[in-house]
Amino acid sequence: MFSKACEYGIRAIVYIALHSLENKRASLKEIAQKIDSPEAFTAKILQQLAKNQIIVSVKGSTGGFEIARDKMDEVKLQHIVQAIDGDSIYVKCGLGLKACSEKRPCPLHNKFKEIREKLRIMLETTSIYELSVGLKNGNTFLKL
Amino acid sequence: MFSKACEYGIRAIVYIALHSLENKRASLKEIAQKIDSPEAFTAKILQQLAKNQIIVSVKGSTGGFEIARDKMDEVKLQHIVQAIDGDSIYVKCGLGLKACSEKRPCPLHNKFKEIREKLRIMLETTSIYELSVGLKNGNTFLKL
DNA sequence: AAGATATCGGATAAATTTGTCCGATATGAA
DNA sequence: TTCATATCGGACAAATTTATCCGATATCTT
Repeated sequence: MFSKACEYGIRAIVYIALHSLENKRASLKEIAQKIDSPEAFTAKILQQLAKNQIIVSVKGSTGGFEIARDKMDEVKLQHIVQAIDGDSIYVKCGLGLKACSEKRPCPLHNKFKEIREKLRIMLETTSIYELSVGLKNGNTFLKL
Repeated sequence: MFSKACEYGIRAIVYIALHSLENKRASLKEIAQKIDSPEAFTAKILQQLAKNQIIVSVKGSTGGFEIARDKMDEVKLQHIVQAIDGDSIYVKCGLGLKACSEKRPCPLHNKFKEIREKLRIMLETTSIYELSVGLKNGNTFLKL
């Protein structure tokens, strides 16, 4: 579904948001440990998210990553996926045909339509805040 | 969504089915040309589908690939995806967490549930016959 | 029987994704 | 100012996916 990079990215940002809710920064090392991801690889992904102004990175000895409270509402899953994987998930034809369109649909086009629409809406409406609150309340989990 | 291999596989089998409906075999070369896929790579995928008894391969000078009429009803998209990509699509956690489950859901688990269920049902109920008939009637297209 | 034309299957190569290493840079604290 | 501790960013390496090549094998036609 998502690439590994995107999986790590989402896991990381939810973890970061959880900490930002308590006005704490999360360091790369801590993030990678807690979400069980390769540290250096995660660093690249976080850089990408920082460049896209989805999170803020702070250098120096008390540095780390954070996300502002209002950004948590603003930023939807879609933005993260877009920043890392691009928009291929719900734009590309299910069979990989460039010419596939509403007018000249591939054999799977109409079968997929409803599913991809649901996916699109979900990604566009789910905020980081919503995800991090679920985690905070113990309703959801990031690791075993 | 699907791997390239799976995309080619689905495109190929629909093309094969279309020909089998007219009691004609489709050769590898013809298939690759018509569905616009790399020939040798497509050969591997078709071998895999043949080993899974989803299609029949016939060697020799009038050989090629075919699928029996009753198989077209029997074989669903799910079987093809399973044979090529495994069951990862709707089994794996959206965030790649092994420990994710109904009881300890990841932050995306419930958001994904409905979508994956829709996908699962679609893959389990869509037959090769259905897809090939759409193509035969000119309602759907495999190439530009 | 011989030749033409298929698929088969193993080895290999290219491309992409995933992951690592390390010196450079920035910043807070002693 | 110096030191410890962060991220940054470019080069590099491993793993996986995608794709190619070619000799072996099978089978129809002549």
